[in-house]
Amino acid sequence: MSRELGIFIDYLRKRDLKLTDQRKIILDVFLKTERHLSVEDLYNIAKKKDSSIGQATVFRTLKLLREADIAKEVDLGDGKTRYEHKYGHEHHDHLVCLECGRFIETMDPKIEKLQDELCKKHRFTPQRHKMQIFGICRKCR
Amino acid sequence: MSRELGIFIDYLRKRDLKLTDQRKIILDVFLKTERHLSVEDLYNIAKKKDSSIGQATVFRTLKLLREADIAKEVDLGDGKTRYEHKYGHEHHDHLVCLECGRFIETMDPKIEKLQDELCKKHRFTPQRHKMQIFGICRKCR
DNA sequence: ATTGATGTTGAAATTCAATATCAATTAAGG
DNA sequence: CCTTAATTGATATTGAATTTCAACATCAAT
Repeated sequence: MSRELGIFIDYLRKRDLKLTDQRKIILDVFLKTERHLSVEDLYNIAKKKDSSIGQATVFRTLKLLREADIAKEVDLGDGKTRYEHKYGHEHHDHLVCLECGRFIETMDPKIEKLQDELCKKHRFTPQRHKMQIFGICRKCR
Repeated sequence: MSRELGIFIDYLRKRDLKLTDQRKIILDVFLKTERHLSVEDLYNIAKKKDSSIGQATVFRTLKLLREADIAKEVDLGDGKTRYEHKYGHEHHDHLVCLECGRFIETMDPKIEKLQDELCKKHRFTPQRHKMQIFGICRKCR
């Protein structure tokens, strides 16, 4: 059993929710795919394992995974929300290529520190942040 | 005539587009409002000046204002796109309060510099970036 | 095994922002 | 003016995300 499944079970139990087959399949597909999946992507893959799974369930389950801190919403500027693994992954930001759509995950502790200071200066209590730099990646130049 | 209107006229002429009454009204309303307006907000205000203006025109005009570098898209996390003044305004980031929805505009040149260095490290050519910190503002604590 | 309370599901309907369509209108240069 | 191409508003449409709802599953207490 993956660590994430354990977390999910704990989360569900705490909220008196149930671990269903569908939820297990969706979590499984999510964890096995390293790409940043949209709900539609995930739905299509999950359907192959169990053709009866509906989109709504995928939406609902991703919401739960988000609340359980297993998944994280990513907005890469195209209309649809994508999800990435959160558990066991450090916080990071994205450099998004406007040409090919690929992105680089990156993190600079110095920036993070300055962000904290910036918040302190404004007496603002930060909870989370989003930083994306859009441009052209090395390969596309 | 505002500086922005001049820029808009130049932009339109360059693209063989026309300066219509509707476009003038929408630009005017946009410039006179310091809040970060959604299309719907702007539509409601503009309708008071000319009740025949349609939503589609507001959408279309904002797209033009964006292309003319007069307006800038802002995504504050609620579903809808908002717009802020761009011409004559320095680049800045947002601290968004999750409680009251208000935001602080802020900028730290040290962060900007580190962002550039980060890009250089990845041989990434930045074009624009988005940085938002979500949390609780001073007043809401 | 049965019950009942409660959570879950998929299909379909709905919401909501954003975009596309189209016939009628209008700006702008000649 | 007059022509031409852009523009308009009403309306339909898209597409992601959410809600609805009746049928179904789960599970602890019988």
